[in-house]
Amino acid sequence: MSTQLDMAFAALADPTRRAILAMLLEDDMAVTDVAEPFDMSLAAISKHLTILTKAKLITQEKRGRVKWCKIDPSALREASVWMQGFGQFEPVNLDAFERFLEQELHPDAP
Amino acid sequence: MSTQLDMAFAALADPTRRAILAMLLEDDMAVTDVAEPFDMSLAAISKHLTILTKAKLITQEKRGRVKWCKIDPSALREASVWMQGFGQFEPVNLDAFERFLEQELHPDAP
DNA sequence: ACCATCGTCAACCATTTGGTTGAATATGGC
DNA sequence: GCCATATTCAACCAAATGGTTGACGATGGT
Repeated sequence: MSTQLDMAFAALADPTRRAILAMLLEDDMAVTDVAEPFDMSLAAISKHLTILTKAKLITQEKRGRVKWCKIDPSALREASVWMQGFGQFEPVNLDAFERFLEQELHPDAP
Repeated sequence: MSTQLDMAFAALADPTRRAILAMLLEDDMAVTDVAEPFDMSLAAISKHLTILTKAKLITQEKRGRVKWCKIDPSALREASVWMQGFGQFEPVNLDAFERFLEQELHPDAP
């Protein structure tokens, strides 16, 4: 039972996957094009993209024979909300964070 | 060669470690007290705390025979800066993020 | 119809991860 | 000095991770 947050942070822990996200931030890309700059097999990149997709950090849509990858900020938003409670940078979204923290501490509460 | 960012995200990927951080957010704690609510050996918690320490998410200071654990937001700040570039929540610290992204894309540039 | 291209699947491998247990090492109290 | 408490160490284990290779299914171009 791995939560969305587990998957998001685990996905972000790998430098290859962060680099992929950085590339996709500039533009949507096909799998082959994502793989091109890396010194790694296409299959390996395909696995990384699957991990990013399951973590909801990207979405993939097949059009014709090419599969387009694009950033999906939904899980990142969740993770960022979780983090911002610790940082004391800017007190943004603190209400959402507190609800989230409360749920993490007491998962059985309503 | 694992970067600080790798370690921070990897540390955050584990729900036990996130729960520990949430506990430490309320107050500094000794290792034994951190371990108490978990259904897990003390040695396991000790390992988790080592991981959090190496990731610079907490600091540990031994006073007498008890080792006190406290939140250290430094690595979280770095990770949060990295993330905020993707989320488009609030445009905070975007300059820092762009420098960071640039370095991740082109590590050899000055 | 054929062939090249796009991407995944399956099997395998080495390493890391998250946990266990039991012994070992401080340190503090009496 | 002795005992309890606090924490880590070491050896081990199962499962997950990140990579490889080669075969395979789909799709598009000619």
